[in-house]
Amino acid sequence: MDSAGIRDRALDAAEELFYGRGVQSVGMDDVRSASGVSLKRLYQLFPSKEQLVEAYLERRDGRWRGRLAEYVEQYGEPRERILAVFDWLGRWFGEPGFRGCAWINAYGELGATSARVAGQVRAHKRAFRDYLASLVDAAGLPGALAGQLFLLAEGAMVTAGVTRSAEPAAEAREAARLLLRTL
Amino acid sequence: MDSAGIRDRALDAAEELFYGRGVQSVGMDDVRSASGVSLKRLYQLFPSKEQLVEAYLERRDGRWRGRLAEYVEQYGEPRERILAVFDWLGRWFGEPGFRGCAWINAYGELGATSARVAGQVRAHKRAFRDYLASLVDAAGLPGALAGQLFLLAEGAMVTAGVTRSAEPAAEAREAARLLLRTL
DNA sequence: ACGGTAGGAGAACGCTCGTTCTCGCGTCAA
DNA sequence: TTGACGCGAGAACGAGCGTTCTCCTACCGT
Repeated sequence: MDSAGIRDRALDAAEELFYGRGVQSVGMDDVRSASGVSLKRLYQLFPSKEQLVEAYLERRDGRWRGRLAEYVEQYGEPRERILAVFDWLGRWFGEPGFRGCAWINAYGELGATSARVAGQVRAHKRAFRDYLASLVDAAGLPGALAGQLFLLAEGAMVTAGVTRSAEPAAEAREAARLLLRTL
Repeated sequence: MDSAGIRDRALDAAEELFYGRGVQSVGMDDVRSASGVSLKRLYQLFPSKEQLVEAYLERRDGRWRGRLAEYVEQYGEPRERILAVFDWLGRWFGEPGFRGCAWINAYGELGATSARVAGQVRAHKRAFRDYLASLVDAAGLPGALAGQLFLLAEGAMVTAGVTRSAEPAAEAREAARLLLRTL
């Protein structure tokens, strides 16, 4: 098994555990058991748990935004693309094992103690907001709308996570539709 | 010093520490140092750390919703009262030491491991949503609006916490104003 | 075949922290 | 006065866990 494949296996296990149970309640030993990657290898690839956490968030960030963009690409009409963001959120919320936004959760857990994790959360949220701003701009709509859509999406993520329901996506979509309609 | 006063002192210290640094990174010893209440007393009043955490969240819930309602009471016109919620959020976000929503943070930290904390978070959010629904209802507006305003408020809390800025409150207020205007 | 190296399993180490225990002191009723 | 009691200070205990170390096995080039 090559080093990249082992790294993937470790990150796969870390992601499932960290996302599902929180970072602090998962030990390096749990990651070893779940991944089959020995502690020695784990520490060769990630010299500390915090670096494993950072790698987990970074890889998930790329995948999350990639999946969102891929879904939105299906739509051609600029306003439809904006609403598609909320449709995609609804699909995500309905996936088995959904437990809220990984970055919001990580911020609650580690934001006060790990400046690097806090920075990654801010970077992820800024990237998501910028993406919304690009959709708004492409539709020729005023820039202020992006911030409002962003707040709706964040509120939907938090609420879906806490209540374990996909419905906030539909509520946010409807609010977004009303905001679009006035423009 | 009577038992109730000691309990208050303990909760005051616990609240400041738990809210400011997160629950897991604060030890019972830290609470003792900050409050001046001995460990023996602490464990008499709260037989376990989890119960101290629950008491912290419960007392904060009452105060938080009380302060919000008190602020909103100042306004007579039903639609103004709805917008006043977002004004109050902006004031809260600007307070020194603001570190986001205590319940969202607690959910990220403990939601996966403590069913009781998760339940308290859900109860707090439900109560806040119900309060918004009562304002919407009093204004004779459709019930669906309450969910949309709730998402805006939640998104603003999360974003203000992560970015350490009070601005999301103004953005959410503007979105709320636009949603109200169409009705 | 064989010395050297990489790697796995898991023990070991050291620290943190929730919780309990010990000890000594002051208080108060009889 | 005295003895039981409450309490604070802080040591002690035990578990969990991040990190490192030991030991053993398997494979490599020569």
